[in-house]
Amino acid sequence: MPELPEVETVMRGLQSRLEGRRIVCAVAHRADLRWMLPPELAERLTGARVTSFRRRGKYILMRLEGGQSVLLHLGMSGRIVLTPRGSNSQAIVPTPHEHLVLTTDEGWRLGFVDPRRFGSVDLVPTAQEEHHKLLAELGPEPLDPVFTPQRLSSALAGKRTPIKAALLDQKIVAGLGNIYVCEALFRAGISPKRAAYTVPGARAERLVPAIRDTLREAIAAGGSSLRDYVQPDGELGYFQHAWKVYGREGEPCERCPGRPTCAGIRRITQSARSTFYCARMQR
DNA sequence: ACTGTTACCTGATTGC
DNA sequence: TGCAATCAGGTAACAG
Repeated sequence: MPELPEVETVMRGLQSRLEGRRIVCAVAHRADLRWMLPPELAERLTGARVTSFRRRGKYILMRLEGGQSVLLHLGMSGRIVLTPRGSNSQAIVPTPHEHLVLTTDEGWRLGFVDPRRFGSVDLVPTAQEEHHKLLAELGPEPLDPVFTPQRLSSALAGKRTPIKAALLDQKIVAGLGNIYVCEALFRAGISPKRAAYTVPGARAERLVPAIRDTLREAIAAGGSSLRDYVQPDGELGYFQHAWKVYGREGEPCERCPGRPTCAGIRRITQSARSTFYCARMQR
C-alpha cells in the first residue's frame, strides 16, 4: 500500500541507481494500466539520460535529459524490482506482471511490477510537470512548510464530510492514504468520525504536526531498515512498520492510561474503507 | 458545488 | 482438498 513514505523511499532507491545514468533499453510489455501508457514511452526512454527525481504526493517524477519527465504512480500493488548485472533474470522475458523494464548503462534492470494495474506511467514535458492533469489539483505537500494549521483549516472549513475522508482527499493534502490517515488521527487524538469543519483551530494545530511526525517517522523507518533502499530480493522501498492502530482491531491502544482497561481499538467502515481508532483517546 | 457510492483489478485469505 | 466468496485500497466516474 504505497503512500507518501513508501513512495519517497522508492524514489530514493531509484535515485541511487538511476540518477545520472543512461537508460540503454526500455521495453513496455503491456499498456493497459490504470491509464494507458503513452505509445511512445519506450522509444522516449531508450537512450535517455536521467537527470533528477522528485516526488509529488504519491507520484514520482523522473526527469530526463531533453526536457521530458516520466510520471510514475504505484497504485495499490506497484513495486520496483532491481536486478544487478549478470543475473540470469536479465533475460528479455518479463516476470509476471512486469509491465515496464528499463536497463541502465551500468547493467541494472529495473522492473515496474504491478499485478492489479492500479498504477501507471505517463510522460510530461518537464516545464509542464505541475500542470499535468494528475498533479494540477493536488493539495500541499504535508512535509513542506506551506502546510500549516491555518492552511489546513481553510481547506477543511465548511466541509461536512468526516475528517477521515477529508484527509484522504488528495486536494486537501497530498500523499496520505488509509493507513497514515488512521495513524495521524490517532496521534492527534481526533476521532475519524468528526466532521471536518470542526477541526480548524486547536485540533488543526495538533493534526498538522501529527501528520508530519507520522510521515517523517515512517520515512526514517524505511530508510534505516532498508540498506541502500534495496531489500535482498531486489524489491525497492517497502518495509514493515509498527502501526499504532492500523490492523490492530481489538488490541488495547498504547496511549490509554491503564492500558488493560482500554476498550480496545475499533474498526469501522468509512466510505467503504476500514478505519481503526481508539474511541477513548480520539474525540 | 458537495457528498457518498461504485468500478476498476488480482493476490491473499477465509469459509464451507 | 478444492472452490467460491470476501477483502485489500488509490483514483475516477457516477448519482443524487
